[in-house]
Amino acid sequence: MSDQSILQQLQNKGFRLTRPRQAVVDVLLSAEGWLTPEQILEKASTGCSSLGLATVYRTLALLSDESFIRRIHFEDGCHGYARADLDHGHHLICRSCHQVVEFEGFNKIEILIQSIEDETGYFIEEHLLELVGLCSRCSENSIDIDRQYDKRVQS
Amino acid sequence: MSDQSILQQLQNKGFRLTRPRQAVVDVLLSAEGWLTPEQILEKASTGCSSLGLATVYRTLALLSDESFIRRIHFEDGCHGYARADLDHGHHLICRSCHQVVEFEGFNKIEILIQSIEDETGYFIEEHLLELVGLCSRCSENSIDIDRQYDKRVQS
DNA sequence: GTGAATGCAAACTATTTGCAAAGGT
DNA sequence: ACCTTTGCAAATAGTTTGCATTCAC
Repeated sequence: MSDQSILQQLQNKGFRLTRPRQAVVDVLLSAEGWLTPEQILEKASTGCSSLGLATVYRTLALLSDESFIRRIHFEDGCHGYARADLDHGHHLICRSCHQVVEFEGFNKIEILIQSIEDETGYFIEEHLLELVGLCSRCSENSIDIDRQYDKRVQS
Repeated sequence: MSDQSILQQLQNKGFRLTRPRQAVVDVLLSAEGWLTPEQILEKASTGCSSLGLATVYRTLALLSDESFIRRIHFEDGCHGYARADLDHGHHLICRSCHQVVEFEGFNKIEILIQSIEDETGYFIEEHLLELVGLCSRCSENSIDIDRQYDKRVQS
């Protein structure tokens, strides 16, 4: 999904096409992986120097509501945002370089969920599956070269 | 795992057996589902009237480090805690009554992860799988009778 | 021109920390 | 007695909100 397409779709829904929104969308689409709101602010400031953090949050909420991006949850409660290219919500996240892959295997998960419903009698409404590890490049190279990219160290 | 057993194990590791810890462990073990730190404070105050929220958080961190309880993540960023009876981390959570089931299906997930590793070249270090829905009782009864139990409404 | 969106600062929520006092061993 | 743990209050981090101004339509 292109930059233009997202902005266009927003406009069609009656949202205004503003510079802050363009800048945020642009940053998220050109990123290879996930970014924190702070990182998005920093990068998007290039395209919109007056940009404030509140607007970043408001734009993220809008994009997320409209399913153009997805929020990523981490064990320590921290959050990131990445674009949602595929229409399901499973992330494979590289701890080292922040690359995010939305992986295939959807069907397998649907089957798994079906069998859990059968076993337990639950009616399952949502599922959240996130996998964190190292992508092949980072696990080949001596792993933690890019460790400064880790969110805890970045701050 | 009993109340005594957890407290005993903590003591064996050199942690002191205090009234606040007893109260928190007691509340978590007698709960059927997950609780927020605030709820834990409220309930545990019965057994330890001087209890403060900071101590609840410190005790939760301890119990969680020692794997006696597990933190539960929600889409909106809110957190709950529930006991970890089984030694894997998959939760099936009822939106209505807060019941938490740690479900079987471990092997299937391991197999799924293995196949994702093969497909993508990732080395997967952690996985987070949470399912939210309605338990059989809540989906039979007219569903949202207990909606006031929802965390957003509780506050 | 009109209402939506922005930017700032202040508010708010969840959580953590410093420190003196209390309590377990 | 010693050192861990506690409780309070203050600090912090992440996020949201009020409001006057700006901007897209």
